[in-house]
Amino acid sequence: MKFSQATDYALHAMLYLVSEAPDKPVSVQLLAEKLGVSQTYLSKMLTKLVKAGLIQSVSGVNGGYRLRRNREDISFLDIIHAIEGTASLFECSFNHGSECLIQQVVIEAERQMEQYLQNKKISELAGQFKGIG
Amino acid sequence: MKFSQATDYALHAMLYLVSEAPDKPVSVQLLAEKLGVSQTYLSKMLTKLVKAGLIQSVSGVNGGYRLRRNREDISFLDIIHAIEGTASLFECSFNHGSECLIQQVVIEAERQMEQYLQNKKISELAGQFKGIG
DNA sequence: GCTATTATAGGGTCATAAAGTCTTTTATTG
DNA sequence: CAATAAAAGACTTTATGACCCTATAATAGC
Repeated sequence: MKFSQATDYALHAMLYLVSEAPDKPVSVQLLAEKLGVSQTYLSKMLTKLVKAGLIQSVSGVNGGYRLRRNREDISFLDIIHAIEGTASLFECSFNHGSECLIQQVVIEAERQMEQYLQNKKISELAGQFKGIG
Repeated sequence: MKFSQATDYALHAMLYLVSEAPDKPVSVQLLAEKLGVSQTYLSKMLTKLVKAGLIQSVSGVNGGYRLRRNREDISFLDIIHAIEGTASLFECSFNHGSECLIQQVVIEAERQMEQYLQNKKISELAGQFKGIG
């Protein structure tokens, strides 16, 4: 089990938006160039971030993507959930009655991780942001 | 990203060993029957648990698997690491200088989860164990 | 020492998901 | 209406998960 590369891209793209361009829309083209990844692939992740309500898209000339929410409100967990989905990391495959004790433990562990990621805002890193390369 | 089903099986197999058979070796055949999974598949996980030093294998007649370590010492994390490996869940794919700030955050989050899983021993559930089915 | 039993190792298969490309459609500005 | 930009969908390729099957090695009991 691993976080997908897509999540990695999305986190870096969001860090760029929060750090460098809080207001003006940034095109996929520019973002993809900054990150060194393909436009078409990156645009899929950006579309997910739009659907999650984290960023806003503006089509047409001078369009692109810009933050929708207050930049202080956007957590790591928001971004990760937008890309990876919100399903639990563990699902017991046996059907022993109602609740699996093992599952309860692992899900609580997962909750610990998510709590940390929810309290950590992407904007906290903006000050130290030195660009991607 | 998800925990593999193999981890699910391994956790349940270990819970069985800790609860029902701390000393006597249990064959894959019996274990697989109890869990309702195939012998050949389950045996791969058990072999991993042996290599991780959690259980001991005894081949030949009346052989099988039994705990190696003190049952109070075996944590959820031990079992998960044995099956999933110990590699980090997140690896930044960009090469910005030495350290990626994003990666540091996610790895710390992962550490939170692992700390919980390390403190949680499988033997804690043994008392409440009512069998698999 | 032979046989039955049991783990170990390795390869093969099938399905699903991740990673990435390409093309078409839709929306917007000037 | 022309240029720009996002959104959507189909497609390929590669990797991983979830299995099965067979052969080999070790051991206990006779």
